Amino acid sequence: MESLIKVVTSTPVKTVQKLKIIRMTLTETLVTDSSSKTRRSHSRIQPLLNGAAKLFATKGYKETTMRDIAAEVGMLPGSMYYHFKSKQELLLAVYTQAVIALKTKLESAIALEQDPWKKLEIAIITHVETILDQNDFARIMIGVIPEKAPEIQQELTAMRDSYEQIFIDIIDDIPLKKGLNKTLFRLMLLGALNSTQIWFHKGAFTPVDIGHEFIRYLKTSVVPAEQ
Amino acid sequence: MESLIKVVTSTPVKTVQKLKIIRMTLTETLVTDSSSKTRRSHSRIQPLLNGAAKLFATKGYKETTMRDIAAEVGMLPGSMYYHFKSKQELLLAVYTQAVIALKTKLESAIALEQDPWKKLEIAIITHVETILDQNDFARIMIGVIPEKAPEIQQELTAMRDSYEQIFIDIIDDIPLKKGLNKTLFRLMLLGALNSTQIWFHKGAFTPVDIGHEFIRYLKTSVVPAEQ
DNA sequence: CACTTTACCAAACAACTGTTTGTTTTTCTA
DNA sequence: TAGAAAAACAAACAGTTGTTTGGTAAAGTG
Repeated sequence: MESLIKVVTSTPVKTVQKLKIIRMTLTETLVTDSSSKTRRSHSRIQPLLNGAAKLFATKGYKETTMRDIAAEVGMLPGSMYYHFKSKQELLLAVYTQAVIALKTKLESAIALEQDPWKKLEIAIITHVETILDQNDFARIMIGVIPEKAPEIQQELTAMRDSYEQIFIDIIDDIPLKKGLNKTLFRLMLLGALNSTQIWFHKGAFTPVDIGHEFIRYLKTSVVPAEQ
Repeated sequence: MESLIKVVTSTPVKTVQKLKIIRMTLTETLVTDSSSKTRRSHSRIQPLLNGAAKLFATKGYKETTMRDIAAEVGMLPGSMYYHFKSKQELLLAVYTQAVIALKTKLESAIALEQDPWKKLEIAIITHVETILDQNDFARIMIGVIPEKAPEIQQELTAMRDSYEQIFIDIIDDIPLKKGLNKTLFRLMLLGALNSTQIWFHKGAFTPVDIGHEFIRYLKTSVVPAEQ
């Protein structure tokens, strides 16, 4: 997971081009990284992304200033513009890395399981665990609303969709009652899962608790047996 | 609903004091509005609240500037400070009005119903309809995250809680399976309902569809009958 | 070793932010 | 109708925002 990301993000090409590459690896298939001369590797791009992720996740995109991020990584504000040409591109890079990491984690978590219901259960728990586990990158994908960055809104939405596609595929394999709308089912489920980030606080429930209960509500009736 | 609000908000007292009164009517019981000399009634406080509500709901709190709101209601930025001493107080007033309106609407919707499940169903549909019906005030209570306005965060959260209390009470009367955690049940439900605001777009489903389906997923099992 | 590239600093810029001030117009009241 | 209160205007302020610019030390390369 980490290594995968590093290969992509630390490519020493211009920022704009670099982001295009990330996008390609995500949406398309592969990229012929011809400029793989492995130059500077101890750059501060990753610390910068980490710092930005932390602040974006905690305070929100708009609420985080470039000066905040610069201070977080021990850098002057202007220096960041050597690596990223704008705040939006920085968000795009962070968001991209987040989606890649989450997809990788989720896919490897469900890979071994065959039973579709078990698969969904594992996916739910993994998802909840990830977004609740103080993982800055995970919190971003849930918390940052693409509309807040109009110029890259499409890219962000497309990436988030590519993550949700995993859930679409899982639910597609589940036998559900006739006439049950699978889209609505998924939207309800993900809405419930993502909202955990708002009300969750350690102590009351664990992510596993939440995952188990949620799936129980859906899989079995919440109504007690008649009479 | 409208009249209730007007009585409170158009009271010609200083803004700070006025907001206190609103808060009292919400959290406490009643207020002895001794200064009810019915002075200025055609003030522009309500248009101001409406404009602010519209922009806060559409663009977000932080993304909306005082100049935006001023332009929306045809006023100069500084003029607003005669009515509200700060942006946060303006949000507080809008949020307060929103909660009052939503609570009133929801309470009167479920008042006639006796059966707890029917009550929940009506509450769900009413809630979804309200937040999807382009109602600016409703969208604010869901979309504006209290943390974004630190100085009034407590007040906002308290008000939202007072709304959710209605759902707590309804669910409390519902007989659910043994060992089923009602808090988690409610959080899941409200999380799912509120997320509709993100993905809903006219055409695919109606609020009533969504309400019916969601309650169906929970009330009955989504798994088809065995064999 | 010269030299090109990389990475950063220091300082500023222009636009925008919420808010304040003093003044003027409008509205209500006696 | 005169005076007081209410409401809005006009203009600015001080701080913050994302970003740009020109310079400079360090690292990689021939």
